[in-house]
Amino acid sequence: MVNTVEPDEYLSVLNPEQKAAVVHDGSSLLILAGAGSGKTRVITTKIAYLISQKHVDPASILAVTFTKKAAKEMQERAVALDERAAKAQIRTFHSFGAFFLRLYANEAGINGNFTVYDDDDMVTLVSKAVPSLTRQQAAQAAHKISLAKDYCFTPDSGELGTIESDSAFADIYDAYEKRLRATGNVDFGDLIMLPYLVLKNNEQIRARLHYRYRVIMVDEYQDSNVAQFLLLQQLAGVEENAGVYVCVVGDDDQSIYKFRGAEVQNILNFQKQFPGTSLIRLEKNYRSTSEILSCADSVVKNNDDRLGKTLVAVRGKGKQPTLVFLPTQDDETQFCAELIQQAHKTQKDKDGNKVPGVPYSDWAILYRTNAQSLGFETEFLHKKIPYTVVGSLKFYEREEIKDALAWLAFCANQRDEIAFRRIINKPTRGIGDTSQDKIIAQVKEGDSILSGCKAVKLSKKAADGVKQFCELVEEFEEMIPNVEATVEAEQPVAKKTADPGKLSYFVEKVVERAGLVEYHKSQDEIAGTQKTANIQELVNSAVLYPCTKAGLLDFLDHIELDRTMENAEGEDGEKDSVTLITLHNTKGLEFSRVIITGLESGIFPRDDKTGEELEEERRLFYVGITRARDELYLTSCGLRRLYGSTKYMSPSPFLNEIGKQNIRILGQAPSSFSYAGGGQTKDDNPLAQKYCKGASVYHDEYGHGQIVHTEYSNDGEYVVSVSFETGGVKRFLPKYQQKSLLIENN
DNA sequence: CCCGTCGTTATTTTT
DNA sequence: TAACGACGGG
Repeated sequence: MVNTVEPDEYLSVLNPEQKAAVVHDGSSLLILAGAGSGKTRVITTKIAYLISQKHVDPASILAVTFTKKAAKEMQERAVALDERAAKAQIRTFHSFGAFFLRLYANEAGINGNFTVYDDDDMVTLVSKAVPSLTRQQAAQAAHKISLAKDYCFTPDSGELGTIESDSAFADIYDAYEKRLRATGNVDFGDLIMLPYLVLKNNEQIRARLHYRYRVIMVDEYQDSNVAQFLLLQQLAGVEENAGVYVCVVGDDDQSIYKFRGAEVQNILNFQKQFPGTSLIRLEKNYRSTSEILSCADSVVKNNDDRLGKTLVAVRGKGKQPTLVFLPTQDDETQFCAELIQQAHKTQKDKDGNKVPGVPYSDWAILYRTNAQSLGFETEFLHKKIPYTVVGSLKFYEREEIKDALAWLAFCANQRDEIAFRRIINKPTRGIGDTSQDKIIAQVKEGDSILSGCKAVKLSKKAADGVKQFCELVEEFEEMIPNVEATVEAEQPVAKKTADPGKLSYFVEKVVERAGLVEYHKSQDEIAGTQKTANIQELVNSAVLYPCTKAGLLDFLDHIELDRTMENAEGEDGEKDSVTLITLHNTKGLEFSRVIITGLESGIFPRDDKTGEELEEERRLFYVGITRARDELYLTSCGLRRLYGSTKYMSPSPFLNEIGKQNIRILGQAPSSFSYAGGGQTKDDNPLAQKYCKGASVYHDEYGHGQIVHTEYSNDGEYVVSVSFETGGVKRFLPKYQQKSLLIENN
């Protein structure tokens, strides 16, 4: 028996809706899967079920996700259910695109050896294609070009105006495309757009693909863009009734990437675009307590543009979420630090038994912008709370890594202008910008840049440098056999990076001989960085690939397409630390305890957000809330340092949307907050609890009185106003006057 | 070529 | 405020 788990067994753990989704057949299927409703389980089970019960050939199943991580997890879980799932194509959209383009490079008008340019490279290429642009204009144009490709708009497309009204843009886009095609490489947008165009224009290839892929599943469909929809449509062969089974899974309430071209309408209109679609809702939430869930629901129901669903908590009621109003952002970081530290201590329950403290790793601090992590980092460092910042500076965009990758990319494709410019003069070989331009100008269409190096006339110094460079390239060339490209190359497992059969051997030689190691080693010594270690990490990761051209391309694909690669010290995944993370980055994650910070108007949501965009911000808030399993805290500050000056902040409008019964409030709510003065307000500040509104006091100078008002001053001090029997109201700072202002017990 | 200084500019970012 | 990029002097 091949199965790792019996179908009866894996089906029996599903609830009725999940099971219905797994066994569904005969038409397209839209699964609306709420947060924490077990959607990955459904997809993976469906894959196993199709293979074992419906006798679908695993290789004819194509499952696409958006992140490498998601693809990996899906693959692993499917294989755990049925090991034949290892033969299924479980990939990211982009890696599928890359795979497709290597097969049909000719039809797409590109080089089969292409590598993928990232956003940075795009900017460089735009400024080379249109030198009159400033760097900033180039960056803007590059961004618009990506966006255009997200909609499959070509430079001559009439609809380009919806992206940019300036007619000059089409020319910039066109110039960029010509320059890009000359390199033989592609950008991220091409990985979707080109396959779409090939399929659309080539009936034969389309038919071949329809024959090959009988089942297509898409995860996180709410985040797909128009180009991805168009590609899916071609693969599914909707128009020609190709009989391909399409199943998409997503949650319209969790669509948070509109700004990057994601189109919620894809999921909202799926039933129209794929006629006869069945709809299954997964509304049982296995993650959060019902208190947290109803809090989330009270927020997201304020959105108009949604299919609508109501999550039901399977777990118990749990603890009510807490909203904390704090005077300043420093109080916010302190509050979080103390909350976490307090919980971390070993505590005693009511019977006096020791209860282990809450591990740091149970906690996540969520914020809207990366910059907000700074305050928490400072405070945590000070209080010695271990933390991990997720996603701020990424491995792949580090200078040294980009350098090494550029060398590798150039070895793979010697028409790669961007890579060439990056490596030719690093370390210095006396070849400046002008010499580089001259070399490029010498290259005839379709030729290697090396031919330009040989044809060009330069000064003695530059010519020597170029010669040196060419020799290096030729040396590397000999090291890497051009074995027939097996696109789906098996990845042999090995440990030794020094094995000449492994790509790591090649990578190590390249970074060494090209002078990169030496170059960055000196940088490390000056700046105390760990660039050399990062390069070593890159070498290590190449051990999984064979030392061939195909292996190199495969490696570059995986690096280029995997932006979530951990940094060098990230090996110890076990480290007990608090997670600091942007709201966007939390998608797909969950934590026992979540603190969503900076809930202030202007920060979250940003104040330029209205209409659809405001709804997206609200969904982002919803995503944040639904990450929490057990406890949820929301913090909002009255005062925040912003762009140099200190600003008064008012609470996020989203806070007013939370049902009163769904939240417990601590701290002094500003008057602009609708619950303010509702009498429900509590404050965890011990002073505020002692000197609360209505308390009778005795002052040694003014006599008996009553506290009629409490507030926090601008600098965060707790202030009480006391009305004395003798008449007159005085204000005090209890912090300094605990001795002279006494609380009277009746 | 490297370093300092000045000025500019502040989202989110699966691939 | 702070961080980063551009530019100019040594």
